[in-house]
Amino acid sequence: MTKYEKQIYEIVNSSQSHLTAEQVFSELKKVYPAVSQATVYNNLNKLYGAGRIRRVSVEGSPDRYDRTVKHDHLVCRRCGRLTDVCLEDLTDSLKRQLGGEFFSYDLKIFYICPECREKEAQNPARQQ
Amino acid sequence: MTKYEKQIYEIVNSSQSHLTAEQVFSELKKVYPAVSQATVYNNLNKLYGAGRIRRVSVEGSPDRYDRTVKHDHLVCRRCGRLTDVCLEDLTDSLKRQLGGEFFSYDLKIFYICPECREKEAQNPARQQ
DNA sequence: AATAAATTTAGAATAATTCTAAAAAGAGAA
DNA sequence: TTCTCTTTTTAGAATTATTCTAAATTTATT
Repeated sequence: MTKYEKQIYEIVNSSQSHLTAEQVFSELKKVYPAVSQATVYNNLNKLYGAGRIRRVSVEGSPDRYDRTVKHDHLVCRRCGRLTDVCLEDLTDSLKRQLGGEFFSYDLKIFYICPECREKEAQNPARQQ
Repeated sequence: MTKYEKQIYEIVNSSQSHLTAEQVFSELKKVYPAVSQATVYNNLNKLYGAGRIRRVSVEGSPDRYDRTVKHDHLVCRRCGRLTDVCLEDLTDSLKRQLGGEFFSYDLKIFYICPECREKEAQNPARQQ
């Protein structure tokens, strides 16, 4: 583990907020101002490949990197914002249904976040 | 609904295989050879916004467009291939846990597909 | 120290998607 | 019809996210 890999792991795992590669990059620059973008991508891929961080893709926005600690995501269909939520674990149920092992699962729930719902209530015309 | 929108809807909804925008484009060109790429993106976004097709994002590969008919996805951690699978419906359970309504949910299960497992068994060195 | 292997770097390249502004197509209303 | 208005399409440029490349640097091994 290089110092960069270690630091990137720290950044992702101590953040509550599923960072984009760009955001990890700017956090890392606070510690190592000369680091390059490619190093961030290299190490995020390495950590993800090793299962030490989670990668979450959201339709229409860059991938995010997240702690591996079990949790699910609410995704706003209007603004795309991600919110953590902790729901009943599905591992056993999925194992039973699939009849075999798997790495992990990713559950996203699409909704309208309170902010966007508020906006739409004020201006119903722009509703989709 | 324009002829393009209608045709794109048909293409996505009659395919079994979560097409990329690129793939939808080449299907559409079979019917309307002069159509442009932007039309495909415009209409996919429109149909998705209206909830008439599903959009599935997979880490590290372009978004895919899919029938809205309820099903879940297995994602191979090695080759990225998507496979449809039909698991127990979570709607009621999620409503209860979240205490409210939502649009839809998306469940992806990460595993190693039979082909990649086979390859790894033959050449264990390259295992990650 | 010398050699080899892995990592980092800057910048170019690629890929997916959106944007732009003009052209074309539809859809009423006169 | 013809005029006007709105929507959609188009080609190509622009943007964004990410990967690739090849040289330089760092780390590990002999």
